[in-house]
Amino acid sequence: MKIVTWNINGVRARIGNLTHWLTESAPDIVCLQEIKTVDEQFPRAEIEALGYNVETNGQKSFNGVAILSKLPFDEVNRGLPGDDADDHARFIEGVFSTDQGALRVASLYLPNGNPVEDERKFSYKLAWMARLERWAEERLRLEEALVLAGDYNVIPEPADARFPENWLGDALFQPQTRQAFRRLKNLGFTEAVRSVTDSAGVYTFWDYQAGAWQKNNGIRIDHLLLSPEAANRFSSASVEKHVRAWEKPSDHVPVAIELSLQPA
DNA sequence: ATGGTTGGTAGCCAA
Repeated sequence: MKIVTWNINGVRARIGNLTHWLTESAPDIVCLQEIKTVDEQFPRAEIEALGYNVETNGQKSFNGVAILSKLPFDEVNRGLPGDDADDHARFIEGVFSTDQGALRVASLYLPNGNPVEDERKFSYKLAWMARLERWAEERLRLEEALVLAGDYNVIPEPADARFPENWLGDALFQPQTRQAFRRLKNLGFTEAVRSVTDSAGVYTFWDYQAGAWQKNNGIRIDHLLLSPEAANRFSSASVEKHVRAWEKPSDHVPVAIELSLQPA
């Protein structure tokens, strides 16, 4: 089973890219971030026509996440628990039936957190990461195959940036950000891409500005964390980098994993 | 090199 995460940076502006990519890549489950639309305006018909079930947690103008799946959803949960005052649409979880039992997949869009000097922005990021850690701790107790996928807005290590020195003042590379990501991983997750390569020079995002793509000035910030039950079924990972060279691309590319699971 | 580009929208805002 192929599971992919992709920050699409506006699903309505990118629907042609998305349907073309779905046909070419043939994923079973897709976690989208930054759909930048309310649920009512999500281009669901074009995606359903390709055989996908669609569940969204949208928002006007910015944020918004979705899961597309060839498997039917047994359960859907929207929003990350732990703060009723948080009105950002950054989290959706789906549960599916496989030959190995339940498969739980979450699509997350972690807050950017910049600028670091803006205490509201950066502390919101750290608070969101703390909530995510509590949620993950609870879910891991279920001992199910769990894939926690999305745009983490975290550069885990210097090797995950072409020019790490450029990111020292950035919320994506702060010591507190990196530590919170390590704490999450250390609950018992396997970080898919990192576990099968040394991942140095593997990037998932290139800024639109200053010719970052042409200069390969990229960073690796889109990640898939696997519970032990998912990691035991994990065989390969790939970054679909060629998509960044398409017309009107997202600034992120799809990151895919293969799990040896079959739909029930 | 303190720049530059994009999407959604009427906030120069968020990234």
